[in-house]
Amino acid sequence: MASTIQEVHDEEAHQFRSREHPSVAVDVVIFSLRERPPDVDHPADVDLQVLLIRRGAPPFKGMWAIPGGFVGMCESLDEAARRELAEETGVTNVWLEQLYTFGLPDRDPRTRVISVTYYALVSADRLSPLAGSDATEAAWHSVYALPPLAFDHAKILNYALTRLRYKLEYTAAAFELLPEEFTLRELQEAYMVILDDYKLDKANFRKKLQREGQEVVVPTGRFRETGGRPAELYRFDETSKLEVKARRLFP
Amino acid sequence: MASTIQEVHDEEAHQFRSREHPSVAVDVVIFSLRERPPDVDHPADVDLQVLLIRRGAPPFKGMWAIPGGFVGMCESLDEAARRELAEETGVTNVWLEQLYTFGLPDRDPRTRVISVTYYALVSADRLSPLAGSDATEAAWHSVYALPPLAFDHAKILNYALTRLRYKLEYTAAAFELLPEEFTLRELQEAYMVILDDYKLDKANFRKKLQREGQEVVVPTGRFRETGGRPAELYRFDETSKLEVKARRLFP
DNA sequence: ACAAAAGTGTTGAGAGTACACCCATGC
DNA sequence: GCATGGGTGTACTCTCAACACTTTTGT
Repeated sequence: MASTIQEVHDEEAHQFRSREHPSVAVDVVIFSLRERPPDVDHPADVDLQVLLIRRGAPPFKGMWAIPGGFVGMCESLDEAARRELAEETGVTNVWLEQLYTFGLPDRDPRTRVISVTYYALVSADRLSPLAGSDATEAAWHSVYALPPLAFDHAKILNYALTRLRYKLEYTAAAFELLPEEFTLRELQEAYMVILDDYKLDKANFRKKLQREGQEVVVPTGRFRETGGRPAELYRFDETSKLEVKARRLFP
Repeated sequence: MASTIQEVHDEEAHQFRSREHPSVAVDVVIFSLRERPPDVDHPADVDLQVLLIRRGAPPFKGMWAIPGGFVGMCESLDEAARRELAEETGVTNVWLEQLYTFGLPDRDPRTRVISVTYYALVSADRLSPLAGSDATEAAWHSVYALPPLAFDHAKILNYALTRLRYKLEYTAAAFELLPEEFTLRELQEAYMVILDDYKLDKANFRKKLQREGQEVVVPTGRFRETGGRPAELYRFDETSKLEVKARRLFP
């Protein structure tokens, strides 16, 4: 417990000589708001989904997993995450944030692998018809109907979902999941689907948008045809301060 | 970009054969609320401080750094963080949370070191008079008057401070920094010092404590002598739900 | 009596919520 | 006209913040 300056030096030097290092991987939870398959009964047209990869090799062969890979020696963690994201979806320039680092010694049965996880928000209109390509089995899954997942990926996904929900409550993150232009109903449905809370009041929701950050959304002149009266299209106002004046919650 | 199942397998297998792995370290930002040195002019008696270690070896020899060390092959990240914390302060069973993982390729000039950072909250009454021991130069520094720091530790510390402040706003984290029993003024000063906001209203602060989680603090019968009327001592009510009914901030 | 610090009550502005209502389009 | 969905207005409640006030101790 006690250690002199020299001992600290020795300890560090020893560590640098030692070859026993864990592997470091990045795993990226990729969220998108996609059209809900017609067989599911739900009032909303959209669904919150994640991209999963079916493992072709043991361990957990045949099970679904969050896309990821090892960190190169010369790339930053963010770069590694963006590389993985591009490899799986082809998209770049998306919203990406580090989530948590998982490091239980036995989370990978082969060797010690420490996983730095990220989550990404991709709007559906930027995705190609089917992510990636040919033989790699990648597929979108509703977060409300997930298959069993490999490793500790269920825990990771759960955590990502929790974080996404918090993020939505004090940040303009929802816009990253919507196309450039959207109707206010679409925005509201995004909130309701992600927060799994289907009882937001239309009028109050709109009033908040007007006030909160003063002009969070701005109307384009255009409209979208719907069943009834056409809905005006809005876009997110980048210039809005959006500093969500952190109201203190506690105490 | 395109990859078959076989290629994925090969890529993974290659990674496991390869010996080129980064080192993984944990660094722990240790916060405590300590008596403010008398030479600093500030209305509060307490100060938010962090424990720093003076480096005895290059690189950055002689500069101050956040305490940390390498992760053992058989310990989890949390275990490694608690081990470091115990080595530096002697305390166990403290509040500890993972912060962020820093991984720029050149953040350590020697080799690739990925740092998983944590922050800890330790109440001053649990600390021994001087942390650690003899020759290891460890010292508490006010977060409002920090020396230049080694590596990217200034960035880490900044981030830790930001997170601590957010944590305080929707969580009962402040109690981790106070002794078992405290006066309401001490609690309020803790908030004001940490949030660097010295204008909370006494009456309103107390009213919130009464309501918010319904009984966040409970009075002990005891009192503390102060300059004027004695102040009642309170303690945190562990049983209070404290689920800070997440009021939506946005939109 | 006075200073110092603990502790309380009152009030007005703004935010949140519920709910009812009007408007534009297609058939 | 009527169904469908878009888009307000109103009124009640609760929270928040400011500020003035009362109480209890030591000197």
